[in-house]
Amino acid sequence: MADSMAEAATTKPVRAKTRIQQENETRILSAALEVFSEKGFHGATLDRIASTAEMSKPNLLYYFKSKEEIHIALLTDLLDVWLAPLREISPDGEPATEIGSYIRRKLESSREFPRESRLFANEILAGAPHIGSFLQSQLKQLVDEKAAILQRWIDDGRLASCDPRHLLFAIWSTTQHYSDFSVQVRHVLGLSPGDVSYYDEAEHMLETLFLGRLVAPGT
Amino acid sequence: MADSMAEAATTKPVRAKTRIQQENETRILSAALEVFSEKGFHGATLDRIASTAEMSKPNLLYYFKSKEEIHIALLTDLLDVWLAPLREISPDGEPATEIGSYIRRKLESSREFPRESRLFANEILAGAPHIGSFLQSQLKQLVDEKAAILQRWIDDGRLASCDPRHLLFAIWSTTQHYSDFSVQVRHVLGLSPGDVSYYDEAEHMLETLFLGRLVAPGT
DNA sequence: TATCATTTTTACCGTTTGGTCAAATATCTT
DNA sequence: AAGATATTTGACCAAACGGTAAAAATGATA
Repeated sequence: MADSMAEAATTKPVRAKTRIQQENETRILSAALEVFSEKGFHGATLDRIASTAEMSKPNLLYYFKSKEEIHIALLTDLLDVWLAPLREISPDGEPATEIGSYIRRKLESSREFPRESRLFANEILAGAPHIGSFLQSQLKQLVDEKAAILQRWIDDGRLASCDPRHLLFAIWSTTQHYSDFSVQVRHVLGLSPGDVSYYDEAEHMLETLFLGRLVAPGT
Repeated sequence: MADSMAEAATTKPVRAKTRIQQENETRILSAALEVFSEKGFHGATLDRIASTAEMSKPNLLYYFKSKEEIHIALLTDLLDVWLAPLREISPDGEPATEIGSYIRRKLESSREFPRESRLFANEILAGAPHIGSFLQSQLKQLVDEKAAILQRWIDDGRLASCDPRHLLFAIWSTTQHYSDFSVQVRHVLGLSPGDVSYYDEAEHMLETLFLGRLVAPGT
């Protein structure tokens, strides 16, 4: 209703954010990311998030109206990070180059933002209650667009015949596995809790898998 | 201490299980699997599990002492299912055949037991608090054994040079993706909530990926 | 420094949740 | 049928949880 101006001056005050406000909001979001990614939405408590942010619970709720609002804020921020590597795929590059660097970007994202990746994984596992509509609209649209590029490469005989969307699924799952299932990876490899030295091996494996020939022709 | 006979008659009564006991325990475990796999450990409530099992909460707690005990019972049952496909890999078969059927078994397991797969995924994401020791011992041991077989194939030039354990990771992640992230898969493909018709495409994709050559040699 | 808005804290509330207890009921055995 | 055992239930509890209200403290501003 009313006017759709960006600054509806009279109806909504919308004061500019204070220095303290900005500091505390980032502190809260950082703490919440830590706790949510480790415990999941239901396993996380406001008390835990507050103490991680070194803040009282009512004070935390002064900045975010509810637990769910924090969660949604985190997921919203996350989506851009998640999509970024995919956006960069260009129709003008060589298939092997483009796919190779996409895998490297995705893997790097997995290494650099493991908490974000786990937050995302938790959300999807729970049935995507908060970002379901995003998956249906934005993600689907971008995937359709990029899948069309891959399909063109297939039609031109520059890429093996396969369903491009399932190729993307394979890249997502293999790269995210190293952050989402890092505990399993470490246990199987016999590494210490904090050790992430397996990423180099992972990169080599995924390049061999996606760009090379895995099974020798003679067999 | 004492004797290590299977039936320590005097010390522990350990009555044989009643018909009702067996029926109710399976009803409870089935209901708990449904709820845990959908909501995660913390998101699941005993009331919900009880009502799914069509049983009062105190009655449910008559068969299992705590929520955690139910969860552990489920995970314990799950482990055999999870390991089964891997056990079958034989050193005597052809690499392509063995890997191909392993993928098919894993994918079939993903399709047939999506709830078990999600339960497992939730547990790992949460840091494997209940089955960490299993991962370190049993799983690691089996992986080491099977990785040695793959390594022999590599040494014999029948399989491309790669880290066998990471090859297994890739198979696990890609196959489980279709159950654990089924919501995302469906949204991207534009399918209805219950639709699992993508499994055939998935199988084709994974065979191409793991057994074929993805990127055409000319590029 | 006086004023006002922002920020923080203390104390508290209603609900949900995992779990208990004792009594009631059903089932099995003899 | 009687007695013993196994099962089920309703009432209840303490703790944890998400969230609120209002006063106190702090910071900005003139």
